[in-house]
Amino acid sequence: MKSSLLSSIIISIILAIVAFVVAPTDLASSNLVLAAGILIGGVLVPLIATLFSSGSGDASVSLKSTPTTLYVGNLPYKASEDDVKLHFQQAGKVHSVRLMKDRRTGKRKGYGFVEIDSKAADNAIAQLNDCEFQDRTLKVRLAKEKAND
DNA sequence: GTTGAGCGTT
Repeated sequence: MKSSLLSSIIISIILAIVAFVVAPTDLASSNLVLAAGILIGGVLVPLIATLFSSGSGDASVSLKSTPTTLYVGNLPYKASEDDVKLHFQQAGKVHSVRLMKDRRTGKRKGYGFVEIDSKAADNAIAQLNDCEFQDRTLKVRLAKEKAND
């Protein structure tokens, strides 16, 4: 959203400059065209940006479905996020997988969080909890925080 | 390159 506002300002300046160059030598017309350029850049661009945001918007994600965050423990260090996602996709639609890693070295801590559809969350816990995954037994539970009823 | 209970990131 900030980028849209920044784009509007930039477009406004560009339109103002273009209008100033294209404008006739009359000072009155130049000022009018200059103002029109700024006005168009400040109104038209945000309007188009709003229309595009409504089409491919990001707010529809939280309205379309209700992802539930699951805590996954006892993860093998060799397992990647894609492996965990593929493993959880057999129980339902996986929205995102986040494996926690040390901020200094970047090595995995051995646990993470999986956002899965609420309709498949119970199925995922029932099917994947205490289940063998890459020579390790996974622990799948509801996350303590950021979980919705 | 190692290890093994736990609930986290802009």
